[in-house]
Amino acid sequence: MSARVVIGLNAVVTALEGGDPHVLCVRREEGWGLPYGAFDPARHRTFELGMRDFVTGQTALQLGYVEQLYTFGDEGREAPLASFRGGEASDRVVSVGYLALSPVAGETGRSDAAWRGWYEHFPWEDRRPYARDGLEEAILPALRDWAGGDRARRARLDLAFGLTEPGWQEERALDRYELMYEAGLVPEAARDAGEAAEGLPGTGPAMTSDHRRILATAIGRLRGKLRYRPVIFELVAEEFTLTDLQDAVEAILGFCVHKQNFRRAIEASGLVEKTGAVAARTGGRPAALYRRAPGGPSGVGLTLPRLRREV
Amino acid sequence: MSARVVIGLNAVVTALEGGDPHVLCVRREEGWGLPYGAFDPARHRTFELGMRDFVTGQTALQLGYVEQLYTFGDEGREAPLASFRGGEASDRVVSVGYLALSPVAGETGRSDAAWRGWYEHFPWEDRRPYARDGLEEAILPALRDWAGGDRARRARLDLAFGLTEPGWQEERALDRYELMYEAGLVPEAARDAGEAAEGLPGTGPAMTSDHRRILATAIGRLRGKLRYRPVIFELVAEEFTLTDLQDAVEAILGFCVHKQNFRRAIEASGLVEKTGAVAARTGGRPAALYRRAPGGPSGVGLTLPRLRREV
DNA sequence: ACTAGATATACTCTAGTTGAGCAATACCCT
DNA sequence: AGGGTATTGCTCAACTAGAGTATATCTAGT
Repeated sequence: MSARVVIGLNAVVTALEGGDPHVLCVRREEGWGLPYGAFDPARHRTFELGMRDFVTGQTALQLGYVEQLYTFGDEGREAPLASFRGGEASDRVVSVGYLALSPVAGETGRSDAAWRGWYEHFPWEDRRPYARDGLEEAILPALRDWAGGDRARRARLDLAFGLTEPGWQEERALDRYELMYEAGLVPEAARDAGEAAEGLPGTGPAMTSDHRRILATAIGRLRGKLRYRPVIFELVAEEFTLTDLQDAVEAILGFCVHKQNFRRAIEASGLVEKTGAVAARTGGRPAALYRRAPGGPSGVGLTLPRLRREV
Repeated sequence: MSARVVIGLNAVVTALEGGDPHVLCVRREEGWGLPYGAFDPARHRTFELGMRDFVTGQTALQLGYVEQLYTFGDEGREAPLASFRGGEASDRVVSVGYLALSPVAGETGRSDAAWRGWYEHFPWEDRRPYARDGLEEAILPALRDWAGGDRARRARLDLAFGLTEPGWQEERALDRYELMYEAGLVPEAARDAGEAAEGLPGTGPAMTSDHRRILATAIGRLRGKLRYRPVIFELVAEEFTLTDLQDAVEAILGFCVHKQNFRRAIEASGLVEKTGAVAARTGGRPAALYRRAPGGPSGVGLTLPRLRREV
């Protein structure tokens, strides 16, 4: 009989909190990881139902928008999970990653669960001016070192980090992480090689197993999706000001957009309508409150007016 | 002990032949289906390796570009496959779909395998003027019937088939297929309900299991990818004329693009370079031959100059 | 009450992109 | 030589996206 296969479900549950995207994490001996549940075909008709079930079972959260990310089946990735629920050492653990969005980073209801900021684990993905990552100072030099005279490596580096033509593409988060992994900069690289886990400063703390890879996949996917699906509304409250919306977008994208043009695009898109009320805010002219337009287009994303010159 | 899980691998192997995209299919009692192989964790380190292995094992083809599509785990979908390799009736068959591209629709080396045109199974996806699908005449009226006064259904219909604002979006092939399935128009709908399998004329022949859904996923994914990754070169010969390239693009997209603007975009993209030679062609001015530019950008797709007015 | 500071909102300007079409060119065939 | 056919070069207008300027409306502080 062939080796058994166990299906694991990993959820990247994301919500905004304090102007930054956060992800629901669980504390294990080896460090922070994504919530994980084994898929039981006897109990669940679909992966998605199984995933919702184990997340709401383990935390007090209700999931809204959910989407499948990728299925990870590489040998070797299961080792850190072998101790889990019914998995035996000889089993192959295949994991189906899901992205789930929630408008609030609510109470998790577990002492070993917590919301962790995306950019704690991916400092280099936050290009907003106030966030100072060590990209230019530490990471890029190390990557250039690693690439050396190798043409292929150089091309991948240029593409992933936007050093040449199309520039920085926010959705290439996975490319960037994998490059850093290959170059041995992130602590996971040493850890998986069985060495003492020491990463380059500024590359963020490791997560268990390949969970940081899954999170990078989620970040890239969500960023890409913003452009052609109105997913951003899954992450904000019912009523919001255009600045709220812009802050949410910028938090996800990791860079700033042009304020006036952003508003112009949003208002022209037909995605939102004014509630009539205004926000009670501190300082400044009060902003009009908006909500999602009921009959608005669902097949349209946001135009994201990039800033070319640095602010 | 919980029910066992078997991982199946499904490959959508696509190549262009005679100006139309084709997919490698295998003949079974129930009809045409995608090549399928069980994943054996003892033998293969990754899904992709397993997939390459079973395809080259079952046919004489070498796969080039490969990408994971989606993992299908719904209960019920395995029934038609229960007879397969080691699968027992009580097992849950989960299938990981892959898309693979090949520049030539070569000999399959199997008598029960054949290349089938995408648009034989998806007539409505070919909007090129010479292809006459029954979309307007038969499918849309039936869908409108099905939607009736239901707002949500109506909105999905408008979006999927581009009846309102953003218009026809070629990458929504899966949305369209699923809508037609729900509306009971495709033969699979009746078949899966246990009734005699009769589909609306013009909805194409069924494929085994949910393989037409997997194919629709592949079509949508590939169409979307054209815009931001130079995948089209995986489908044409080493040397090609710009018209060859355009024909390939139009075949995948299922609609025509503006010739002069297409050339302008391609030439400006830096993706190709002239070989210096010209094509020996029938009739007309001979076209310059191009090849992919070696140092060209890899993170860039094609601008696809849509035709607004019908030709 | 008035002012400074802060934010929201309304417009304008400009360069680049995109959809569209015209016209010239280069080959084959009869 | 001339018709047929396809390639190639070029122009134009409409639209889009990035950027900047100006004005409106609030709070907080004096």
